[in-house]
Amino acid sequence: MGLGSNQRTSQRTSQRPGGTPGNGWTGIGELADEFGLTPRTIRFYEDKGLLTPARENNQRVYSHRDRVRLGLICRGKRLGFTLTEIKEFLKLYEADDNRIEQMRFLLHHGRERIAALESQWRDVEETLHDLRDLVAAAEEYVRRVTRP
Amino acid sequence: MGLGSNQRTSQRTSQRPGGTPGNGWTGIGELADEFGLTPRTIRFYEDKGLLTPARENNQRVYSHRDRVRLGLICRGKRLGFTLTEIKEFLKLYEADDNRIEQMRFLLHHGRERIAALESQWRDVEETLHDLRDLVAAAEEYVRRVTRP
DNA sequence: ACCCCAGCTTACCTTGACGTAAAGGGAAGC
DNA sequence: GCTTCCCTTTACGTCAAGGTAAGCTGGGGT
Repeated sequence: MGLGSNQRTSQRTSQRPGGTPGNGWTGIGELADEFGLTPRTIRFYEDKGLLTPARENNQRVYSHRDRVRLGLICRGKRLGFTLTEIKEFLKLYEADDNRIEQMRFLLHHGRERIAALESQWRDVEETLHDLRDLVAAAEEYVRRVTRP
Repeated sequence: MGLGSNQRTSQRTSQRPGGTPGNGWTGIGELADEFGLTPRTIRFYEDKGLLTPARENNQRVYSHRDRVRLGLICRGKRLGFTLTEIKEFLKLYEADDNRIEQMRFLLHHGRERIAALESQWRDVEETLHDLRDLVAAAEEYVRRVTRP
C-alpha cells in the first residue's frame, strides 16, 4: 500500500524544450503519469502556489526540486493535510535551512491531525457498531417474515 | 452520547394555527429545537422531498408522522447515509406495510455502508500510524537540534 | 402606532479539490 | 498539407448539506 514511487511506465515521447527527457527536465504530462495525477491537478497546485516550475517556450519544465516538492504534496495529501497546510509546510521547506521551523510546524499540525483522526476513529467505530446492530436486526426481521 | 431525545426545553409560545401546542400540531421552530436542527435545515429537507408537512395559513404544521420521519432522518444521518438514500428509505416507509422491502433496502445499503466504514477505518488507522511515526521523528529531530 | 418576533420565499455563497469545456498554438508523423 | 497529440489559458461546473441575506407578511405586546 505504498504510494512512494508509482512509476506508471511513462513512455511519453516528450518534445519541445531543448533536449530529451533524462537530460534533467520533465514535462507536465510525464510528471502527471509519474505521480498518478492529471495535468490539470498539477496546474491546480501551481495556481495555489504549491509549485513554481520554470518555463521554456511557454511550457512548464519541472526540475528535480519540483519533483521532490510534488512528492511532499502527495505525501501530505495522503496524510490528510489540506493544500493550504501543505503550502505553509513547503514555504518552510524553502526558507528553513536546518529544517527546525519545518519540524515544529509538522509537530503542531501533525498533533492536531492525530487528534482529529483519533476522534474520527472513535466515531467510525461507534457508527459501525450501531450499523451492525441495525443490519442484524433487519436480517432477523427478514428471516422471520419470509419463513413464517 | 445519545442523540435519541434531545429536548431542549423548547418553550416557544407558538401561535397562529387553530389551537395551542399539545393539541397535536407543531411549528417549524419547535421542531427545530426538539431535534437540535435549524428551521432552514428542516425546510431544506422538505425541498429535497424528505418531508411534506401540512399547511395552515401558509405555515408549516408538523404531525406526529412528520416528527417520526424527521427522527428517522436524523438517525440515518448519524449513521452516515446521504439524504438521497434516506429519501429512498422513507419512500418505502410510506408504501411498505409489512416493512419487508424497507428492511431489504436497509440490508443492502447498510452492508454497503459497513464495508465503506470498515475501509475508512483501516485507512484512518494506517494514516494514524504513519502520522505518529512522522511526528515522533520530528520530535526526535527537534530534541537533537535544540539540545546539542 | 410601533416594534419585535416568527414565519415565508427566492436566490446566491460556502468548502475542497479538482473536472470539463472552449479556443488556440506548435511540433511530429504520414 | 493534414491529422494527431500535447501543450497553453480562462472560466464555469461539480458534490453535500446546508448558511446567509434580502425582502415580505402577520400577530402580539406595550
